[in-house]
Amino acid sequence: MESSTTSSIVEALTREIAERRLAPGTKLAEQKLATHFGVSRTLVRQALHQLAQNRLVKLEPARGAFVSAPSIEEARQVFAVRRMIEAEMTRAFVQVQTPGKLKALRAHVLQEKAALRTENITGRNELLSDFHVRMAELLGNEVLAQLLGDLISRCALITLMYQSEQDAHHNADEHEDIVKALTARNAEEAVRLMTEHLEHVEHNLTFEPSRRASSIAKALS
Amino acid sequence: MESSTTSSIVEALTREIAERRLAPGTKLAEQKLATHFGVSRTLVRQALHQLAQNRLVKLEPARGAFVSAPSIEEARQVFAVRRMIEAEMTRAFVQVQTPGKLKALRAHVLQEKAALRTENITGRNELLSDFHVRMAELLGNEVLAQLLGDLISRCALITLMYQSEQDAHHNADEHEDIVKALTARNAEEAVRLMTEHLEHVEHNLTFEPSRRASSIAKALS
DNA sequence: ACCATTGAAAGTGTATACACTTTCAAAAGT
DNA sequence: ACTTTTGAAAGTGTATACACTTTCAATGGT
Repeated sequence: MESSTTSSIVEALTREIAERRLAPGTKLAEQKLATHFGVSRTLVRQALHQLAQNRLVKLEPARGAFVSAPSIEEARQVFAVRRMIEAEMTRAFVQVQTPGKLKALRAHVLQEKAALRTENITGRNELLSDFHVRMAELLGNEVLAQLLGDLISRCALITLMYQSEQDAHHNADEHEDIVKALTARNAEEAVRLMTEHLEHVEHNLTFEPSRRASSIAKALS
Repeated sequence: MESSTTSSIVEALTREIAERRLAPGTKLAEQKLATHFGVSRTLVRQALHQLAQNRLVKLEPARGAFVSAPSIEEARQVFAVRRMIEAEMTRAFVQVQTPGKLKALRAHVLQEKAALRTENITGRNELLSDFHVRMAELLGNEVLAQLLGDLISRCALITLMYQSEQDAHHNADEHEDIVKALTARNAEEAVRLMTEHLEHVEHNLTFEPSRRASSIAKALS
C-alpha cells in the first residue's frame, strides 16, 4: 500500500474487523501486514498493541495477534452498562435542558433522517450511534462522551450494527420521541423511552454472514 | 534496575505518577528511563504508549512523553459518571441480591476495617476502591467491573486518593451502611447512600503536596 | 497404522542503528 | 541591549538485526 502511519494501520484493520472481512480468530502476522502496508514490523506492532487495548485483537505471548471473537454474553453486558449510563444521562439532560441543546439534538435527528435516504450504510449507522454521544457532549461531560463512544464501538465489534433499513428508521423515530420527551422536561418518560430504545437496538443486533475476503485477508493467507 | 518486562515498567511508572513522585509535566525521556530500568528504548516506548492510553502520560509528536496534568474539571466529570453508573448498579444489585453475594460484600467491609488498623495507606485505599468493583463483579457484569476499575484508577491520578485516617474510616462505615440497605432490599435508600458516599469521596479529595523525588525522578534530571 | 522425535521454517520479542526533528545556547547582525 | 541565525547535542520515529519460541511436517520407533 502507500502512506501509512500507525493510526492509519489501526483504522484500516479496525474497519476490516468491524465489517467482518477479517473473521474472528484470524492470525494477524506482523511481517505479512508490514509488507502489505509497506512499512516495517515496528509500526504494525504498535498498531496491534493499540488494537489489543481496544479489544479488537487478542495478543498471545510469543504466539501473535488474533482477531477477537467476542461473545454474545459480552454484548449483553455492554448493553446492560449502556442502559445504566444512558438512563441516568437522560435524567440529567432534562435538568440542564436548554433551547440550544434541544435544537442541536433535533438537528442531529434530521441529519439521521436525511442519511436514511441515502445508500451509505456505514455513515447511517455512525450517525445513529452519534446521537447518544452527542447527548453526553451536550451535557458538558467529555469523560462521559468518550466512555459512551468506547462502549458503542465495542458493540459494533461484538455484534454487527448493520441493521435492516426498517430498523434504522425505527431507531431514528425513537430518537425523535426521546427528544420530544426531553423538550417536555418529562424526565421519567424520556428515561423510559431511552431504556426501551436500547433494548430494541440490542435485540435487533444480528450476527452477520462474513463478507468476501478483503485484500488484507488475502495478504495474510 | 533489574528484571523488567514492559508491564513492570508500566507498573513502576504508574506508582510513581499516582503517588506524585513524578510531578505533572515532567518529561519522560526514553533513553534515560531505558538505562534506569536496564532495558532498551523499545520496551520503554511500549510502556509509555500504554500509559498514554491510560491517560497517565501525554504523548506529544516528536517531542516526547510528559506526565499528565489532569484538571479538577476532569475529576468532576469522572465522579459525575461514577454517580450515574453506581446509582444504577446499586439499584440493580438489590434485584439480584442473594445471601452469598451479601456475605461477600460484608467480608470485604471487614477486610477494609482490618486494613484500617494497619499503617499501609496504599493497600487501605485499594481495598476501599475495590468495594465498588466487587459490587460490579457480584452483579455478574465483567464489562461493568472493568469500566468502573478504569474510572476509579483515573480518579486516583486526577486527584490524590490519600485521605486522612478519619476519611478512610468514614468510607468504610458508609460501605457498611450501603450493605445494610442492600440486605434490607431497600433500593432507594441504597442508591441514596451510594450517591452521597460518592459525593463525600469527591469532596474529600485533596491535591497533595508533592513527595520527595523518587529514584526515577533523579534518573530523569 | 499410530505416536513420539526432531529440526528447519516462520514468527515473535528485544536491542540496536540511523534518519530526522526539536532544543538551546552561542554567534552574528541590527 | 535585543533579535535573528545557526549548528551541535539530545531526543524521537522508523527500520533492521538477531536471539529465542512456536509451529509443523518429515523422520524414526513401536
